[in-house]
Amino acid sequence: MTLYDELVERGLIAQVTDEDKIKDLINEGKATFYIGFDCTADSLTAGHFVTLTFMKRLQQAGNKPIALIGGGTTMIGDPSGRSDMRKMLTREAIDYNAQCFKKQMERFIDFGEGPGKATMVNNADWLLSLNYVDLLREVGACFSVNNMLRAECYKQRMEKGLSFLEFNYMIMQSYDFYHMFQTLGCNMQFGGNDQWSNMLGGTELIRRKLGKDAYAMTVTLLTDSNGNKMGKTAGNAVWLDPNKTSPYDFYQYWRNVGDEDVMNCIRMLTFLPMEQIREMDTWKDQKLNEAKEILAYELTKMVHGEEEAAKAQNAAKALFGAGDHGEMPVTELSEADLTDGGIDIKVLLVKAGLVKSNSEARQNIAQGGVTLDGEKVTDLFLAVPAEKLREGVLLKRGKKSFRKVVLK
RNA sequence: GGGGGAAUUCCCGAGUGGCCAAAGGGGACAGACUGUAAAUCUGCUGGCAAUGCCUUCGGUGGUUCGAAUCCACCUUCCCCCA
Repeated sequence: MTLYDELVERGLIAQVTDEDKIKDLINEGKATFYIGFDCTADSLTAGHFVTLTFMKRLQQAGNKPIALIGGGTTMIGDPSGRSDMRKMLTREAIDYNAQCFKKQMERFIDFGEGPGKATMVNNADWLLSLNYVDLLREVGACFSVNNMLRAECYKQRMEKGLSFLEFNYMIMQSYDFYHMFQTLGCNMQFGGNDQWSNMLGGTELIRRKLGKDAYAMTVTLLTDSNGNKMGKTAGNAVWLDPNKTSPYDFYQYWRNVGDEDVMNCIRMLTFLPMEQIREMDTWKDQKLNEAKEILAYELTKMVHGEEEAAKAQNAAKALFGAGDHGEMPVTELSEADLTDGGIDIKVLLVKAGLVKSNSEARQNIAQGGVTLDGEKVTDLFLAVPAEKLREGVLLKRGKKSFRKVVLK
């Protein structure tokens, strides 16, 4: 089975500019492809995950990845898929974020010198020094505003308003491709499907300026069965940084995907062999629940390592099934947290990070959603004594949030 | 450059002087049912030492016993004309 066929079977390929050429290119490991990352935060998210694994698949087949950090484009802000303007970031913040990205990417992608090794570049290095008038004459002339306005990525912004700053994003991205095509031999751009029009801008520019062909390929966006982007909980991103989203929470995110979405996630995100996936496709009901466990374990392993994945899985099993509570996330308290030799149950919930405020704690207790060592808490003013805390207690809020709390 | 409109709590959106911590919907969270899924039903959704108090309706001042609501200025956005 060729790489391309596998990518298709996994449902990863959304659009390509020239199927035959690209097939040949990536199957033979002849592609030097780039992917842009706008560093608007200090960590990559689960949303970047499909792209990262796709990169890895291509690299494994001998293709050379270029990870482009959008130090320059982040100064502009991509309007694609957004209804409002991104907030502008300072140069320092962008540089810091770029460093964080690189560290995380190194887990997946093999950086270094030589064929097939990935490199990382920052478009700040060429975009920031561009001269406005020169740029207008050099590439501005190659873009038709009429065409640009028809681009899908600007459509929804035509309602709400689009600043000239953002309108130029497409030109900057196209320029990136044009630049790397010449300097790094980059012959293919790869990215999320929402980038399609920006990417076509690049291939078009290369053809007009240089009379040469370059290719573009997009990866299917990971959406759930309702069409919502995955990788978010309650509007918050699921981060790859363990300090922002703990390995346990990361595990739980995937453990809890819907029935309709599991196999899709497994196909797109894991490196399990296709034979195994085809077999799993026949699973149903209770059995399908096991697929979620596999998905969660596989992904946590990739992002946080085998040890963390095993810990997260054990913790989950201990909580939801039978088992010891050895591997649970622990919150440590000190004497200073106590009042009169004990601690109020609501304060305890807050300190354990299970609720945001005393009010929320109160509500959860009142609704019967809080248990302490397996016993439902009914007293809103329950004081948990120090002796009990010293041995460690298991505090649970709802079905899925829990923490072990120990007094040191 | 001229004219008109808008900014409300996580989001959408009502509210045009006290009855407003602010309708309704969505989302989130909790409970029941389940398979740590979905669907459904119920509850709940600013904070706190909680029948009360404090902070919030773009910003800053002002009018008033009292302002999300009225006035002035500012900021941002939208629409029409140029």
